[in-house]
Amino acid sequence: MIAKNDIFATMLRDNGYSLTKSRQAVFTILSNGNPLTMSELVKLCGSIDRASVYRSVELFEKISVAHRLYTGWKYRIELTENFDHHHHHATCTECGRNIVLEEDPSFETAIQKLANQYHFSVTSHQVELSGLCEMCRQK
Amino acid sequence: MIAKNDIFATMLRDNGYSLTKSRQAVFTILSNGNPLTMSELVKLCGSIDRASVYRSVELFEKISVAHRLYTGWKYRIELTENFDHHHHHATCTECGRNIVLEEDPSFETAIQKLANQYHFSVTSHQVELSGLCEMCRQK
DNA sequence: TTTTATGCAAAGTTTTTGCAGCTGC
DNA sequence: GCAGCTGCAAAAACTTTGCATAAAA
Repeated sequence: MIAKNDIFATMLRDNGYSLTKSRQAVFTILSNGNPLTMSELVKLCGSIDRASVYRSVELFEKISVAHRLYTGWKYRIELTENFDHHHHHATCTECGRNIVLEEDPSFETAIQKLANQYHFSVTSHQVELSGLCEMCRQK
Repeated sequence: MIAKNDIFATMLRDNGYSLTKSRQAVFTILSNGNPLTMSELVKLCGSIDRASVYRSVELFEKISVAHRLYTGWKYRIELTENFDHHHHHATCTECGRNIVLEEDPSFETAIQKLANQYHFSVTSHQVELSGLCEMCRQK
């Protein structure tokens, strides 16, 4: 917990940005929970102005503190793998459940291999599955 | 070309929807080109009302004629693999170029394998890479 | 002190909705 | 002819911007 905050502070400093109250608040909210939509995040930020929340998220994306996640309809914001294990998501179309797929080295290798075929140098990637979760399959 | 339209018509009918002028137009525009953002699509649709374009796309997603693609900042609409080879995308963060990654059986297998580990039954998936394309790497 | 970030307020975009009238089957 | 669509117009939701003030370094 404390460690995450230190990483965050360092990432800001290293990129020449200051650690302010609102950035800290947005980060804290993101760090204790699931990926959030912008409106959820704005709501949770309480008295912090919408514009500041947007600006913080924009900055977080630029310096790789957070990224957008497109699972389902609206996008959601989630901290990057600098703060959590790298993973992907599977969304159940039946019950809406969101399953975290932990990193699998052989899968990550497959992605690199695919990119190499196109001489593309991958800096980040997103994989989103949709289908039926174990419980819903049994119905 | 004609075949695609037939598939489209059938998909509408099978789901109990009628083949109207505006749905046909939206489909035609999507079928001859790259994935489009909503505003591009609305513009290309000319005299068709924005609301109808949105409604068509919503319907297309429901009956799997088209799907949203999250490559880069805004989402784009693209016909599903019912009309085109299954593929993925890589977006260059430098020049914005969008590279189509043709289906690779071993990669698709890797996805299935990953899903199986979670007893998840995949009906569709999206993979989006971002990084540098061949040209931009050389700069 | 000087630079950088915030809040506020306003404008710009994007998306959704209700409803009267038109169309496809 | 009737159910289902569309266009229109308006509202709601989401996102961005300019600028004066406040907070960080």
